[in-house]
Amino acid sequence: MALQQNKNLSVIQITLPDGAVREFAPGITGMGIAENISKSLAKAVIAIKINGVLSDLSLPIDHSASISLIKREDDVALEMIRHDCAHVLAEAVQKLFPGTQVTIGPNIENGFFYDFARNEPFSTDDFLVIEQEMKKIVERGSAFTREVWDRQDAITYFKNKGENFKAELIQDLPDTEEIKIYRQGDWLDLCRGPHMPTTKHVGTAFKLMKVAGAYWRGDSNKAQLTRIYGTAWRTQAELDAYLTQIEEAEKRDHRKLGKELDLFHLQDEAQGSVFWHPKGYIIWQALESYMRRRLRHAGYEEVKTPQLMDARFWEASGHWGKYRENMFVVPDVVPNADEGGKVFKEEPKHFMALKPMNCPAHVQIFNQGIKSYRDLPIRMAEFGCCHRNEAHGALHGLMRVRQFTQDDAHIFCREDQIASESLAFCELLRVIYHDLGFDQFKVKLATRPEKRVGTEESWDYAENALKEALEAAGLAYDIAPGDGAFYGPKLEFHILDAIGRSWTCGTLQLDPNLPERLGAQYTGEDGQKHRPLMLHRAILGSIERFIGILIENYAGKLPLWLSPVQCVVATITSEADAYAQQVVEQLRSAGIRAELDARNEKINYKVREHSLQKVPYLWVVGKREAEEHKVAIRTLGSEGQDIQGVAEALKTLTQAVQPPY
RNA sequence: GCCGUUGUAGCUCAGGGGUAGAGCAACGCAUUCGUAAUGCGUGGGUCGGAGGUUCAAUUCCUCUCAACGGCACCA
Repeated sequence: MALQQNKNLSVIQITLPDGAVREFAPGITGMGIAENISKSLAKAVIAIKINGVLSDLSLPIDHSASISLIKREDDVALEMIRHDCAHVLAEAVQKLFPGTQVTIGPNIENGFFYDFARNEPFSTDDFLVIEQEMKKIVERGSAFTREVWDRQDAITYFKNKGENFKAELIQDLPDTEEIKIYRQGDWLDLCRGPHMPTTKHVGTAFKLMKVAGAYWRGDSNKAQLTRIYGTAWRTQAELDAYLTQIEEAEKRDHRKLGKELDLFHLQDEAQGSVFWHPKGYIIWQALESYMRRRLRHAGYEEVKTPQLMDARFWEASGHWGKYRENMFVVPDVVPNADEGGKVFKEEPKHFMALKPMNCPAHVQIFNQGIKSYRDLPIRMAEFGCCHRNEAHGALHGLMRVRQFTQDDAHIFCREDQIASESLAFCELLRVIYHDLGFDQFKVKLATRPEKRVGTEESWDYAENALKEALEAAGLAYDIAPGDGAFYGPKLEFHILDAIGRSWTCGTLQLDPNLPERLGAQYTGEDGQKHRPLMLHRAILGSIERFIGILIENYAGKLPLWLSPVQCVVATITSEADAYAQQVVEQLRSAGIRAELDARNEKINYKVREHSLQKVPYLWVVGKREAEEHKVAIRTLGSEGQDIQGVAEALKTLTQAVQPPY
């Protein structure tokens, strides 16, 4: 066999995607194959997949292989355009701003970024000139040529050039990795490749989007770099479509809609804490009542615990040591009453803190009295208002705030109950997410981190329990290795916002540690004292965040049961005022959130305004309706009208406003 | 917290060294109208805050606060 292959070395067989086999001399390149097939293909091709691996067209092929030639319209081409565009960006920046060091420039969703090290950070004002330079480089059409360098030579080369970050990258590459360098004209960069044939292939449908600070290797203790984000597409039409799509997404922004629909506001004096307006708070209450019904049915008991607790308490829970920088700490002294004087006459010695979490307080309730194994599991729920001293730069509308309310609960249970409790939780979560319109969410299983407590066996058991729960509940998941809490693994349930950012909403965390620290125990069947385990769990996560997500996902057009105003009765003439008033009263008596619009305005004006306010139903009444005891129903999102008798319409609407549970 | 951008009327935004302007909203008057903006009129701003340069600062400079986009951190 080996002998025969050797004999045939002068010919290799290339299998094309359609199954056709062509023979070539070893060393043939992707471009050579393309040229052999047709001239037009050679013109269009930008890369090759050899046995499924994306490679440069210039790479010689020494063995028989299945190949496919990649053209600009293939999906993978977009990845290459973006990656090559990042190289073009880097060259442009180094040319325009000598002394700038390059670091890394990976692709991301819809584009790419490149991190640069430069004493003076870039500004968006620099974009125009950089983009112009990039266009020149594209126009120049330099071939991307691939070279393999000796590791030490490469390190020396980059160090001599003052490219310390690149040198560090090369140094850290695994020994098995070849050091590949790609040239484009006079400029070169360390790169895994592959690349398209020339810079011209990048095209001109690219745009620099924003600058941001970023840290070298994602570590805030390391050097501050400047990151330039860009996007690149096959055609100008695709780029335009993408930019339009971003604009459309911005219209769904909950901060914008929150203002337009008069739901809530934020202001400087209480940054990170929400002022809920009447309409916004209706959403909150509807959501909370719904959750309360769900939780009660699922065997939870609701509690309420203190906001402010002594530092001693937080020392015992471990928060004082591990979490203090995220807490709001309050001196436990009577402040000085002298106007204009010091806030405190003496340096405060005793402190209290606003709770950042509900768990330690729940353990206190558990600890009252004696618990038997028969009492377990205990599912203790609280719509707990927590404060966390978040970094200023982290705050973001309703999504990331300093005061938030969790639909929190802690399940105290025995180890043998973890699996069934986790499964029940996953099922409850899925049902609730479905009710709220989220059939698409991502689940992550965060496994044991490097710094952790507990035995390997207990981690094995806990991770498996969570995994089995997910599988039994039929939930697909990704593993986030090492992302678990130090005390136990966790599940994270993520939902995307309008701009595609992923937010953790639900969570399930296994914690054998806190019961230990706070001395929770129960009497077992054997008459001995045992430690319960604790499951920390939330479904919405934070009510603030979840409402933000709801607003964005529905673009403000909330389901009827969550709509702040469910029906507006609008008059056409003042002759219908008395009748309209009557109709509104009937709606309100039926428990429907209804308002009267009897303003002296044209019906067009009212229709427009209530449509923009996303009111689900508009009941229009004029002289005719008043005489016939009817209403003309206009449904949000449709243009027609449906004329019905009041009694009938009322009956239908009363049913429609019912919450899903 | 770090980097960049922004901050002008209730909202959306224009302007710019000689103390401000539009549309919408508000208010008043007229209009009573049939499914996405009726007309006319009136009022409204220490131009985010503090300091500096200048004869003069909302405009230029410095500092500061906040928001926005990322990074880091996290529900």
